[in-house]
Amino acid sequence: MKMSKLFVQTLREYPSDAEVVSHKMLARAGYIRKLTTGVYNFLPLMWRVLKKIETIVREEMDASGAQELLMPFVQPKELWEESGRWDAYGKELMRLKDRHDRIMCLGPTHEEVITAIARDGLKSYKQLPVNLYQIQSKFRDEVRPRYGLLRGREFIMKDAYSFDTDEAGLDKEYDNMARAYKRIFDRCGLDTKMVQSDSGTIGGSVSHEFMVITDTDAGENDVFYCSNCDYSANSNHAESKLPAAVVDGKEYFSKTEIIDTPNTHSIEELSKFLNIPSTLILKTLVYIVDKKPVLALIRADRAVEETKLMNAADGIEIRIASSAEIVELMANKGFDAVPGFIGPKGMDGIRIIIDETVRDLKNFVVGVNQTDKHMVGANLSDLGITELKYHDIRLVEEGDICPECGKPLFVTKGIEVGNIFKLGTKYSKPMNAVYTDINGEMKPYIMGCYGIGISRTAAAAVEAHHDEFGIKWPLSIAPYHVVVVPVSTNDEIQMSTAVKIYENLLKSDVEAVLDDRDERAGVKFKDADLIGFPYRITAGKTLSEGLVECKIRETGEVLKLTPEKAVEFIKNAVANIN
RNA sequence: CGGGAUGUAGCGCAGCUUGGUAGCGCACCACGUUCGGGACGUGGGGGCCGCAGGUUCAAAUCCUGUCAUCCCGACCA
Repeated sequence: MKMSKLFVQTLREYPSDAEVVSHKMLARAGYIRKLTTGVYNFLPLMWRVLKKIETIVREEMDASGAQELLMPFVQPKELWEESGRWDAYGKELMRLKDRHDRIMCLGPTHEEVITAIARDGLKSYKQLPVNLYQIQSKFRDEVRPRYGLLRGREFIMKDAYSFDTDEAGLDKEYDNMARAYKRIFDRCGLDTKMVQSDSGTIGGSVSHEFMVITDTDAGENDVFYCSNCDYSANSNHAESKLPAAVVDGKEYFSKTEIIDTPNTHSIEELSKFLNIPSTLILKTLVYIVDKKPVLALIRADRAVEETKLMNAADGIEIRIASSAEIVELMANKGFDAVPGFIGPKGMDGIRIIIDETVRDLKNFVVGVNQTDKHMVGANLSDLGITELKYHDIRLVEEGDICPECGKPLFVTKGIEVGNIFKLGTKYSKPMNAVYTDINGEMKPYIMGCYGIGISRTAAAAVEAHHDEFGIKWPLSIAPYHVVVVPVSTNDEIQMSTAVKIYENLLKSDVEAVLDDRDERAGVKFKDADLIGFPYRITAGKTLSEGLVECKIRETGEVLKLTPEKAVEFIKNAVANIN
């Protein structure tokens, strides 16, 4: 490809609406262009990158035994009602009507469709196991799209679905996919960590995410990992053992009583007022889960992890209650209390979820729904709580103890580029997707699903591989392998040498660009760095010695080689792409 | 959903306070000089100033509404 004809326009400045590196660079270097919020045009350079990632994904999925197909982007409401997700999926599901007023949606994921395909086509245990996948655009109407391709509304995803006759088969395929994912991301030049995670709206029991670890804002997930063993988990799922703490208040309180605690609206104020550690306070948080209030009880030095709480409450939508809602709830129960003094006592009929940190609490301090008062020396029995069931709803913190080996946990940020789920019969059962087993019985499939964000992977690669001048694509996913730059297009020797190198590269199956633009050298060099060609061959002043320069983008290293050697060098590098 | 900010040429911005025929830089076109890390000169093309009302002799500018975009927050009692 000649640079003069390549459809790309680099910008002198970063677009003002871009926040993170990948968004800034992809926009400035002419890879993407925003069409509307969270929706981007993939321009030719971007499309080449995406196709390369897709190719790697295809090769590894095919090699692992999966079969590719393509499902429709538009899906009927009825299918989603069968699975129960028409109501459960929430506003992220983009719904629309056709001309006959039939209600449809844009596919955010394809469990329903694939399950419908399977129940039509997989009738016998003899046909199983099967793994089917597609690479396709998805649409999710995100609350707040941001960070360019990292959290777009329309994005490209590989989604795979496996069907087995039993759990053992699913376990095997799950491991098979985990290995394939590792290879895929390795080949894309990405270091990933496989971490335990919550299974979210997709559902199911076990799931893992593949995270690209990063220190930047672009990493939207907190990942906890053990300093010693292999344990690592998304914060929405991480577990921990607690460091030792004072949990019995008998030294502070000789009897159970309600005392005045004026203006102690926060835990900090309360613990200061009573001169006790915050570990002796029972905190009561009011959440709204699926429009109904839920009380979360937790030791006051710890925070609630909302996803865990949502799961414990069997909900699908969660948010913390507003002050006004809390006051209203109190009024409904006959209390005149403001936030800061809320407690579980007298809250009959309201669901209460108790964190495990409360299990060992004794003679503690708790709100009793009276403004400016707390109960001290209290125990759960004093609060009218009889059903003692504990859940883990707390947010793990750095310094907590690894649940598996007992060493400290650390936290880092991660970009989720892939995930794998064990779904079990979550979809096959409600959708009556069954096969006939060896005994002639009808059984639902045991399913798994496996996703990779193709466009997000490309953006994550930029986050992981760049410098102040631009992108440093891994050779395996770069839009082109090399750019050949004649410093001056008017210099016949430089130009003819460059053209010859370029043509020889093409003959050697190297994807090369010839920068034949009548621009000054600086412009061509800046563009080459910004666009991120892994190699640049420069035909310029060193030609007087019969040499060209070969610059390696990743390291900045410059080799002086004869034109023949330079072609050979690039040819070998390309031949060795894994 | 709440708060803040911004909509003027493909991109980045000025002009608005104090209404009077729309500007700058980059990019684009032409010519010339230049030519190893985003050159310079001269000339040129491109904008219903987000949209709709209103005030006014006159609105990018003032008023009202509306749409869009970006950022932050969404309450840890």
